[in-house]
Amino acid sequence: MHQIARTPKDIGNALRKARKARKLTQGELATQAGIWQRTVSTIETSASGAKLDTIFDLLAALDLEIHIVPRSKAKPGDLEDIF
Amino acid sequence: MHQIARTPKDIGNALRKARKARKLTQGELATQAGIWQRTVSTIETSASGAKLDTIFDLLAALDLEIHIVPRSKAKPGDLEDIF
DNA sequence: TTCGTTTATGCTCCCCGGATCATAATCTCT
DNA sequence: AGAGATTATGATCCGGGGAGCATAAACGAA
Repeated sequence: MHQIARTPKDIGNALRKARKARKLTQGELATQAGIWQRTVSTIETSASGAKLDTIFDLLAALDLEIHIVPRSKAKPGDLEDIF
Repeated sequence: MHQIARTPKDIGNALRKARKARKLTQGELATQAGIWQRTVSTIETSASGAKLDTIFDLLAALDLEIHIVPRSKAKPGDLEDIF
């Protein structure tokens, strides 16, 4: 069930999923990420057109990183050279 | 040489790399992504705190997607369940 | 070196995300 | 159902990104 994102909304969903898996509240995560609960909520739901900075703050707090992969090869266990 | 990103700057580098691999100019990519050459340049260099929307526009134009992965397991060929 | 292409930047305007504080709405557990 | 925790939102202010257009600077090939 690994997370793939092609839209801001996907990011929001993934972040929420990761947060819940870690049993954190939005408030706790926000604090750790150095942002506001309000912002976490907004990003998880509408995920609007958030700023990259904020997203990376959240990813860092969740100990996640991003892999940039060609769409076609989007199969787990299939990761290889991209460019 | 697959692309990992933990900061906006990483994204900028990855996008530039992908664009060049496809032999596109910033202008061409910008057009395909529906944004401005100016913006492509800014994102590739400073990568500032761009907006998610813009990044996804570029990723789509380059036929790329994002995988969200735990930092520790950040080894190619190692992709598996994340949450 | 010189011409043509590609990329970096200056500037203004507008929009919207995030900070900040507060409260409403929801969910959850008993 | 009721209390307590969690999440969604209202309102305002501010900063910065991207649109839009133009030009300078840098790069590349002949």
